[in-house]
Amino acid sequence: MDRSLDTFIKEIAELLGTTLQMRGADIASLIERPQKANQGDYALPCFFLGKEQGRNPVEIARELADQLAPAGSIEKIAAAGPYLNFFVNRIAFVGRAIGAVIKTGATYGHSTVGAGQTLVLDYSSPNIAKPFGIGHLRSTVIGHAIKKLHDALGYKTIGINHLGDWGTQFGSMIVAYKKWSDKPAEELTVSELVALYVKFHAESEADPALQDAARAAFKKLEEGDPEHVALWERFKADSLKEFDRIYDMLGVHIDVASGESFFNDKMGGTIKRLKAAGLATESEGALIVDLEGHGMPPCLLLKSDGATLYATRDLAAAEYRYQTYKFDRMVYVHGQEQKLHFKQVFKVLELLDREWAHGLVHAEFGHYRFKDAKMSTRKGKTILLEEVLNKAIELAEKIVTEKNPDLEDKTNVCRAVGIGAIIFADLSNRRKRDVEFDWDRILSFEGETGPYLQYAHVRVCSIERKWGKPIGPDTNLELLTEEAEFQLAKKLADFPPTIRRAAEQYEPSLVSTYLLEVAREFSSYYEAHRVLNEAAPDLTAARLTLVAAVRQTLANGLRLLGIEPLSEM
RNA sequence: GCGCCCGUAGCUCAGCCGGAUAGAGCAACGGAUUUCUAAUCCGUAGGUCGCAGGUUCGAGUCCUGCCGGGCGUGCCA
Repeated sequence: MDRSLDTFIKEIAELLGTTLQMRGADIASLIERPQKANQGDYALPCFFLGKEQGRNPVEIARELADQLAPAGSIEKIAAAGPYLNFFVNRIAFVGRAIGAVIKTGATYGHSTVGAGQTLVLDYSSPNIAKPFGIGHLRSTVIGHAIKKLHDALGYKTIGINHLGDWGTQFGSMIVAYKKWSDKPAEELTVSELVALYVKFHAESEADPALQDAARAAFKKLEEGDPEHVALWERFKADSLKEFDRIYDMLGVHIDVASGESFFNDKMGGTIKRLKAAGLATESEGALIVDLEGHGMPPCLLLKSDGATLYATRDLAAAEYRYQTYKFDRMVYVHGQEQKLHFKQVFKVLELLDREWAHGLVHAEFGHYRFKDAKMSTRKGKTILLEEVLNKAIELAEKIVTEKNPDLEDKTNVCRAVGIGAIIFADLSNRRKRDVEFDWDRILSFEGETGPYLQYAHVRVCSIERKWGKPIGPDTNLELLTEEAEFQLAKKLADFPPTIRRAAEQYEPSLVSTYLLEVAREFSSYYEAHRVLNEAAPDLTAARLTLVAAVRQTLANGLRLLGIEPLSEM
């Protein structure tokens, strides 16, 4: 947890400093947050003192509790076994925590720790001429969230959609088209393209000659054969149109769309440099970088027919991007199956003495698993992302019609609820884990879901709408004396460190989990405490400020995840 | 074979630098709506944290081995 901003920890450290004869920062790093409310607000585990002094930590904690006098915002110091527990002045805590949210508003949780640093993100990266399946949701939404998290921390970020628009697969497409389709290329739909792709893989299993033909066709494409290039451009244009529609639905806009083909004329230079550095060697007819000394299989640069490979394109892309953006870090949001690939690419760049190679990160993620059959694009078994999104929107419509039939902005609300549900369902899983794909679960709107967060946000908006007046600046937050109000304020104060941790670890799920906790505590508070009370205007104003802080935190968090907060649903 | 990731309640998952009594949701059961949106809330029940060792004052968390699952392991991306 990030302690630098916590003024209470600072106070505790100062209190302890003289007695323990330690530096404040060292003490601060030892302070913990107890799990249970009755254990105090902060705690110092005394085991390390016991060890140092060869004494029982329980005794030490008791002694310290006797010696130390509460001061400032620290109201009570008590020993509980080997722990020294600190209780803060709740009024002070609530005031500071809520004040911080209200003061910073839409930038609550943001900071400038990343100022002056550039972060390049490579994410989404769907393959041209393949359907945009549910599998590509992960890279897209995780990458988008990681980008937003870093934006919030002051980094300059550049998102790159490294489209899979080059490689042997396009040889397959061209062969399949020529062999089985009699339609002019410009009339082909994406689903017909996919059908060709599937057919190619089915047939090529029985007839390996097809694969040779595909490789030859890609070689020709790479050499610039006009007929092949024209077909490829046709396939690509159709796919891009389809992708754009899906990105619009998701609300994701990636700064730069440069496919692998963009590096077609840049790979030669990379290979030249690798040869000059003595790294590229020939082996079994192919050009490789031998990585045996680094415990890895060789990195393949050129196939024996001279055509390029995935690694060749990533190497050229990395060099080009460094030249262009001078990034401090570049994060690849790609599946965990590519781990070795990136390890190899990073190592080769390191061997080429590219200092910046140390700033390269593979933020890998696990995949959707399917209960029954194994999904495979090649076999034509896939769940289309668009289908999932549309089902979610339909379901949202059904529920809205039932619960709030007079809603004005129904189309937009249903879209935001449905899409938000899908995005949140994905982002609530820890990045590295595989996730079970389950229609019931991904389309659930109850419990730990996107709609649950939306609902909590909507409820606050509804309270504010009903009140209808602005809250005065002289609100007396000292009236927020309920236990639940203190706990809620504590939870809100955790938002900034959560964002930092999520960005550091490239782990949006930390934000998801956190937001669920905020919404849960708020919902519980909402049931038990009425906000609007004409008979008690001061208390009403104080509670309105508290729930406004909750709304702001939820809204900021949802936006970081790429979900649009709603005021009605 | 070797390498990487994962294994926590019936199911799906949280669990921070190793710290106090391992937490949620779903499903099940029982309650709550004259009151700010019940897409909600409250309660009950549900655990040998895959197994076996080790390190430590202390292990779901670190180390070793094994078991189970996923992925990778030279001309796909």
